[in-house]
Amino acid sequence: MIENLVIVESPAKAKTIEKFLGKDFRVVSSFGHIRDLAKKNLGIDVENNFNPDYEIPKEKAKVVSELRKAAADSNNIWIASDEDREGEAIAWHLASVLKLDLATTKRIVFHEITKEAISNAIENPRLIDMNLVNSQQARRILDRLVGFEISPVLWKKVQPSLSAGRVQSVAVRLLVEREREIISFTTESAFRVTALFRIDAASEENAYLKAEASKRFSGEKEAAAFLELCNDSKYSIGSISIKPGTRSPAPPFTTSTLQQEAYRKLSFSVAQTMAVAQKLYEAGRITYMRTDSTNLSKLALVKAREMIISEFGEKYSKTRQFQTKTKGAQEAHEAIRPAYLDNPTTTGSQNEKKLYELIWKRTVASQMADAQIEKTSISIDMNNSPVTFQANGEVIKFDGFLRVYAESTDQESSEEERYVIPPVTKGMPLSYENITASQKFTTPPPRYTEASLVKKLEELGIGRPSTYAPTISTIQNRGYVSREDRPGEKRQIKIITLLKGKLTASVKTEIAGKEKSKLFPQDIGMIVNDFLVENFSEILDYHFTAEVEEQFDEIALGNLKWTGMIEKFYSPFHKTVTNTLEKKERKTGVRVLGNHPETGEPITVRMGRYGPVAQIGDSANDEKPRFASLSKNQLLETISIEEALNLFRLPRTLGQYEEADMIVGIGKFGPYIRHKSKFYSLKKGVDDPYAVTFERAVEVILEKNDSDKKKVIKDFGEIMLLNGRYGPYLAKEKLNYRLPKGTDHEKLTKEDCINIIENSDKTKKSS
DNA sequence: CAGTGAGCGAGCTTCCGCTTGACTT
Repeated sequence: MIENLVIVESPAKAKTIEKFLGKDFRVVSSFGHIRDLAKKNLGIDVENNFNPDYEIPKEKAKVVSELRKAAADSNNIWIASDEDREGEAIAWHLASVLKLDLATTKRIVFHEITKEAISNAIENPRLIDMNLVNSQQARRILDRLVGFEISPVLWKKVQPSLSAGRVQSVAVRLLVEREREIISFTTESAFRVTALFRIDAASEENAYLKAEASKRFSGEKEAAAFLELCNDSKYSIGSISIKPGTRSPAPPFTTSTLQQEAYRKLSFSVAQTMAVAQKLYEAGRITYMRTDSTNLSKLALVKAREMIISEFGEKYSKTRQFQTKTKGAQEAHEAIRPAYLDNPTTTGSQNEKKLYELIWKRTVASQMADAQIEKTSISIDMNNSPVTFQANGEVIKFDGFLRVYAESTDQESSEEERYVIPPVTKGMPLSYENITASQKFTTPPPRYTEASLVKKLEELGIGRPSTYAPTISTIQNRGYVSREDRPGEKRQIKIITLLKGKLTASVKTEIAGKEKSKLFPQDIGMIVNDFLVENFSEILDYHFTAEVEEQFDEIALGNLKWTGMIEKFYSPFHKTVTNTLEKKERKTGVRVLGNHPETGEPITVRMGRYGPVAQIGDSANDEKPRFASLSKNQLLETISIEEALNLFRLPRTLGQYEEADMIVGIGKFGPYIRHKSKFYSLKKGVDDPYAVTFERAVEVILEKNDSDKKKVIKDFGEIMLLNGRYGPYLAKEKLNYRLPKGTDHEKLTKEDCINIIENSDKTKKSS
């Protein structure tokens, strides 16, 4: 028999707390929720007050039976799930499953894992708050109703296996709408004039001022005319403004800001950030990583202060407690911080080290003094034009928190250069060294990254720290969006330079529209989004979550009955569902592009059974229509008739080689040549499948066959020793095995190979 | 691994939010 049993949500937390509580306490964990709505069916009796049908999921059976055993073995049970809506519901499910009396079961909470906070909690137990539990039930049931009633509509009207939900559908909408802004964006250009001036009276070498003209010029002619004017102008220093300013550190990390910074500074995906953070948490290096709070424990504040003073000195320290401003934040945990601030680094994998250091810096910086800066802004007047040149400089007078950490922004390159401006006085004459007018193109709004989408969702109050990463995965798994790179396109920019009284025009190329790891909506995502916006506008509204959250809050306060709230939502919603099922047409995203230039047949594109497809002709005629799949990176929404017609030029036959046809096509993995039922990839950027010749095709085939021959070093029947990109390796039944370091592959026997395979790493992926 | 596009119908898919392991090669 144990005197006291404490139940928390996370096993790592259980371990830590047990140390603080001593011998009379045993701490176990529930591993999150232990019960949920029935997996199959709706799991809600809509006819009967929305009575929920809860069950213990199969994978939770073991945890629950262990909890039951522990509970039977204890005199006192304390439920210490997190202090938020979900935590309260977990407490209630635990009480129900363990058959505890709600009138006496002790519910305790703490927001930080410190001895003080935990002792405090034990001294002040309360009862389970049924209002809070009911607000969670309302949340859970609403999400189930939305997801499980709308998804089947999509299966019927769009495609099987699709999904819709309060969170994911809005995430997709954000991406689709942004994509359409980009599609409809028209690029414009203007000439930006920058100059390098030299102070006439100055003796020093570096008495230069970089400045930009206060006006941009729409065309080349206007820009050149201005430069002519510049050549004749006399320059002098106009106004000088020196303003002191401060910069303050960003608050400590929450889940969302950690994901954003890890993406910007370390190029981690959202899922990767969470996986690495989980490792650090389990190793006791950082506090809990799924949090919406910027709060630091008192203990951490004191430790940070001590550490900063001893490391950097008194004037670098400034203790700050940040207010969490995020909409709907529940603040059940601390901000994400190092468990021990004394350790600026940690052990572990490279990624763990990098992420830890990021967290350490951000946390420490948040407790440091503001940086003091001095901004200098100077205008340079022309004697023959109202246009002025502006020079901006910035000097850091005191670095403060910048000594350890500066937050990054999403803007890839900031145009403003910060540098020290040489001393000047009003009226000082200057002359130009060179003046350049360069064409600048406007850029469309940026595509979302995983991290910037999380940021946007958080701003809208949609989703929770524990679901950001899974939501991003879901919308990719459903095929609604895809994370991709784009090489961008070359574009010419015109440049006019004024140097020593002479104007020279030149052309430079730049890459525009280059993308790295951005989220691109796919056709199916756009079709589903349009269907949902058309038929379920209420749920797709960006404010829907915020509005229902207000009602959940009212339920939590006891001012609103959860069943009434759900009823009010459900009856019109369910009518919309049945109405949509009965009356609405299937949605295929069909577009008529025009008619075939020779035969006059209609040309259309739409979502087919196997993806986006172009079609010539229709089944109304006797002729069978012809089909061709759209290629990757083409959208139903933007494909032109020429591009569509082009798709039908493949596959084409190049002629016969060794008495078999050579056929060129584009498959899932790019352009290929098929010959004697073998496939030969065409090299990206080298061979154009539309233009490739007979001779070149033969060359590709011979090259491949030749390298295949060299590939096999030894053939032991089912085991082969092959030559790969990274050197020799073993292959057996479609699985590859690395040779141990220092193996001389020339001397390997069949027995050696069998040994290597048997002793190889068991955690190897099996595909 | 590189193609598929008629229609029918069985049986399946699906939500959000808590939390981490792991049936066997």
